Amino acid sequence: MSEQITPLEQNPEGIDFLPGLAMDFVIFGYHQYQLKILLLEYRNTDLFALPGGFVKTHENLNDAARRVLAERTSLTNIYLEQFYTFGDLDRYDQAPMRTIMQAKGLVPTDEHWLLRRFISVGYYALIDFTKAVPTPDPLSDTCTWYDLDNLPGLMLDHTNIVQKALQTLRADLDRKLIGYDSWAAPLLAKTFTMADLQKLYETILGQKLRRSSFQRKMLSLDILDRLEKQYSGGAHKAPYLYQFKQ
Amino acid sequence: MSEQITPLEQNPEGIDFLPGLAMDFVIFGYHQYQLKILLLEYRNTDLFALPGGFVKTHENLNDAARRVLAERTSLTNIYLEQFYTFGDLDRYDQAPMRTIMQAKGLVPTDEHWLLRRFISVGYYALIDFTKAVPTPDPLSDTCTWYDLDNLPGLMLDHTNIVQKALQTLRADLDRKLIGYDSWAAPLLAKTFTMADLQKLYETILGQKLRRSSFQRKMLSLDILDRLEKQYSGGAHKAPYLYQFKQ
DNA sequence: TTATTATTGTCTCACTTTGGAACAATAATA
DNA sequence: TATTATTGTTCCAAAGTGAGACAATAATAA
Repeated sequence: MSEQITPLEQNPEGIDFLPGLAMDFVIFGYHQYQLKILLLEYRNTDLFALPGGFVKTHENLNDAARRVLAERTSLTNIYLEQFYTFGDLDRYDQAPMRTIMQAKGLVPTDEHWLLRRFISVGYYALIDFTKAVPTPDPLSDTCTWYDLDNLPGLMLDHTNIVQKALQTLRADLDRKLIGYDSWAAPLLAKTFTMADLQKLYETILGQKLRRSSFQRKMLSLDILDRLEKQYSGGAHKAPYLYQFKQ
Repeated sequence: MSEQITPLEQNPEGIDFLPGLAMDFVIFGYHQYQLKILLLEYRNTDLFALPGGFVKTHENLNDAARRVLAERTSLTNIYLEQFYTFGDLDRYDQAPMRTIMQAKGLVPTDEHWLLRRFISVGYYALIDFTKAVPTPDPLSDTCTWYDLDNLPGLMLDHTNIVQKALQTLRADLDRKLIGYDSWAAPLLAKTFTMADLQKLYETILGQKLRRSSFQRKMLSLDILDRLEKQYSGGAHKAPYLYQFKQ
């Protein structure tokens, strides 16, 4: 984890970064049937924003995404997908960034690189929100999980970015039923019941699924190992535990 | 169609454009069961490349894409989708651009903006190649259709970009069975037979489809109006003609 | 005029997938 | 011992798909 970036105060030109290019992250956090996303808040401004970042001049775009993601969450090896690049002019509004900079004691000179127009590459990630250590960036004061269906108003076009990310995540889930270990495994305990897995799907898709069909489909995919039963303490039959194969 | 861009020779800094940001276009051309893509060639260099372009400082990203597409093909109102943004460092190789600039009589100074690193937003388009007027850009000498399964070697990572575009187009075709008038209609005559429509699908997907299943599915979608029969001159039953509803 | 040929529109049948309910099994509790 | 909630599985009807069959029919050949 390298934080070798020149501090903002000493870097009025943004010289370490590719100019005019940003990344915005929709970091979905799942745990126990809850889906949240990570937002930054700027103190004394009432402004909320998606975590974002910039690309260093000698860094691959996707590596930059992983670096920033690690800075905000302390996590590496995360399921991460690029989903759209946002470049409308109407997302170029200096007002909120001026407010943020002033609240931070920075001087928003007209030429400051943070006030220029940015094209932003959107990424979404999916992690277990209990495993992350949310960390504000140099401009923000808090970095917190918010319930997806109860988000505060967001800066600029960030609400739109969240919508598109969610849409893409759900579509990806439907078809790319591949690579479970890369995305689903980190969101569940090492062993889990079929109900746990189904709830994970239902939470992400935002809709109920049929129990028998879900079980049939999952078992037919040949990705699960069935283990011993789980004596859970509930007044009912004990479910089997599963884990992902290999 | 505005070509208000300062000519390359007088614009060594690329001042009209967002720095470091490019677009690459995979323009699929269909006609009569053939699928081609549009490539630029640079004379005396043996270099082939995808059409590309830059974003003006006061232009929406997607508007820039439509502008460049119109410049290369003379077509507006085209089916156009953004599919991925490419930002690896290994696509930053000055050699081919130096060759191209020298062949054009330009001086590739070390500071020339065209020799800097670019992040590139990839778009794909789908048009009838008989309706386009391919037009080279200021750096290239020819702009020509090439059979998709017989492409020359391409500059930098452009072969990779084509692969990803084709993958996305095919996946989009499978699910977004919606909005036929926006993409399929411009590729067919005003009226067409079921065989014409099936061949269009087969050509794009690169595989045969079952005739009876295809007919059944298309009719069930309720997007076609059946017209009179077509007496085609072939030694067989005359097929019905169809057109897209509304 | 008649037979031949290629293609079309539709149908059939087997097979698979899915939705939805039913049912016995069973771990805890009353 | 009866009750309760949940589980694993089965069943059946409905819907969808793959593969082939078949009659209809324009043009051509005999």
